[in-house]
Amino acid sequence: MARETRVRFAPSPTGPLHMGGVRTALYNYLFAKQNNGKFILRIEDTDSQRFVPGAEAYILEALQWCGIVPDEGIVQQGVNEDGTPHYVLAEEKSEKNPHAPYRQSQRKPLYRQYAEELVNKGFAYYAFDSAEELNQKRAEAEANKQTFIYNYESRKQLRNSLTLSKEETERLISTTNNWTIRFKIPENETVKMNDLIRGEMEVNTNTLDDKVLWKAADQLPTYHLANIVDDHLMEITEVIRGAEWLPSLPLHYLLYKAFGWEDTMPRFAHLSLLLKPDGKGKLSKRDGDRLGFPVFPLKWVNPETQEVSRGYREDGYYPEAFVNLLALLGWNPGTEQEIFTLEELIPIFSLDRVIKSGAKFNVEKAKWFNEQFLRRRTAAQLAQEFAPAVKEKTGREYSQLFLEEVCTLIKERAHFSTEFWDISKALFLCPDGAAQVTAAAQPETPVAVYNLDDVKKFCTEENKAHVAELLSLIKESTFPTFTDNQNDRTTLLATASTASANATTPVTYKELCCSKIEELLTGYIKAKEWKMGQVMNTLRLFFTGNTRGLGISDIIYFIGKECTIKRIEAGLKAC
RNA sequence: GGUCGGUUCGUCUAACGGUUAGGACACAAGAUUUUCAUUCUUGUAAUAGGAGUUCGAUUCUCCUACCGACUACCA
Repeated sequence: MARETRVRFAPSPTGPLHMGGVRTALYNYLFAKQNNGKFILRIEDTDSQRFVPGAEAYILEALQWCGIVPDEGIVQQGVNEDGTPHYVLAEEKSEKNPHAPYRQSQRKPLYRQYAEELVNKGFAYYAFDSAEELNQKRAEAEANKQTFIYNYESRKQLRNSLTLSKEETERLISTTNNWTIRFKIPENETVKMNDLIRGEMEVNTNTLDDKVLWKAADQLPTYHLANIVDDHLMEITEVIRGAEWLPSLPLHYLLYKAFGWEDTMPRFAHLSLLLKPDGKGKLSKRDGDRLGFPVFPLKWVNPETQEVSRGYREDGYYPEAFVNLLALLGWNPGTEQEIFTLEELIPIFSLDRVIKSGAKFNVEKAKWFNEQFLRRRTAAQLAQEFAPAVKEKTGREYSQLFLEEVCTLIKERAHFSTEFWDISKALFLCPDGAAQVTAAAQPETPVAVYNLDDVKKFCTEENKAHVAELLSLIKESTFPTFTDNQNDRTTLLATASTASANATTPVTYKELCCSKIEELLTGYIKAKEWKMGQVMNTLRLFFTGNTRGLGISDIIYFIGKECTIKRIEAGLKAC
């Protein structure tokens, strides 16, 4: 009978979860969902030395932000500030969490019996060498350009239950506490292994060392023992983990064999590493700081040093974009489609299409992914994201409709919604005529300043005379601009559609207004045979402070007639 | 040093042993436009090197080079 698919993500709470870890979690999640199985979260905190407070909560929050929520291993405990469920690691057994606790430090009493079972079966032994003694041996060997490893040969010369008498062994176990249980790697055997991504591999056991399985000093297992025991107990069917574990795969095979669990041994898949964008080696925390992109999903403050690491969330990435880019870093669907939601990835994900080689992370592509999701957002969603920034910068509230129309206009000019303010601030604030000539930066006053180069280039007497003439035209003309009044909007649209029945009639109120404004201005400019670029750019300079950016009719539409006049007057006076 | 893994445009990648080696990001050029951006079109750019197997190799084998992981009483 086929077993239920059960996979796990088993991070160690030694710091924030890095994006490579999130990718591993993602692939596990996709695999589980595709097979109608379970995705389990387990915390491997068997190293009390390296425990970092807050890391576990960070892992939970990061997974939740990505939408990769475990099926097993967590329980809801209240709600977060934003109303989403607040998850913590499950400590009590329940129907949903039959294997609780899911934190290995809380499973501590479990492991010793398994280690001793191996000793009794002859697959492991007690070792009494101190860490200092072994370090010294390593140092000596290194001095002779050799490598010391605890293995089938050297174990015969070391202090352990294989070389000491039974009485001495028992005395040391009961009277000292810095001994360990080591796995006894068999001599000169070939371990044949299979990896779902890499295929067949084999290794000779003589190249392996006798790994520590359990430590008397802290009564805790090492990774290898805890991992195998828990994967067995939790009935894990596939182990999908990082390639850094590949060298310990033979040991893990041997452990399953020694325990007699070969028939239920999980299948293994080792994911290639995420590499630094420039040089060599795997992507590390420092690369992000150095190259200017986040390495972590969420912002992290080191509790000891207060050092801050930026996160994708805080940098303005959508979780969907982050998940998408991670999914395609080391995997591809075999088609040319590149944009996927988490849901869409589930049916098409496949371990056979996971790439064997390491993937270098590329920030530009990451931004592109975010841009794609930004463009797929509705105006209402974007307006909601933008509203707080507008309120903060302007000190006032703008209508939902105003913000939506602004967002629709500018969404194709941005990679992130956090860029919206810079792109559109001229629609909210005037350039400050007084401040322009000095070009002094005034960070405390959020107003645009005229760009001096542009002033030099466009504020010629000729251009100013033309703009002055346009000012008069604007003053004596009537033209519709933005309004929240729905009656005015529908009335205008109705008269426009009856006036001209052809198919190219503008379809929205804004489009209609902008075309009227444009007709007014360009009609006049063309009639006068002025240079369009010169006049329009001078206008733009007066409106926004520089000559690049939004269209003139769009700006007038949003700021209205009165403000249009004020800005032109201010510009003519100042430049 | 040893063990294991990897190597296709700058980057992410596609290609049952038979393709003008494809796509995307980035870059460049052109078109559109009142500027910028968008959009559209086009372009530059790769099988690490060497043997072998084969009618034919990016694809299979071996060697070399390079890159990486691991080599803790860390995970």
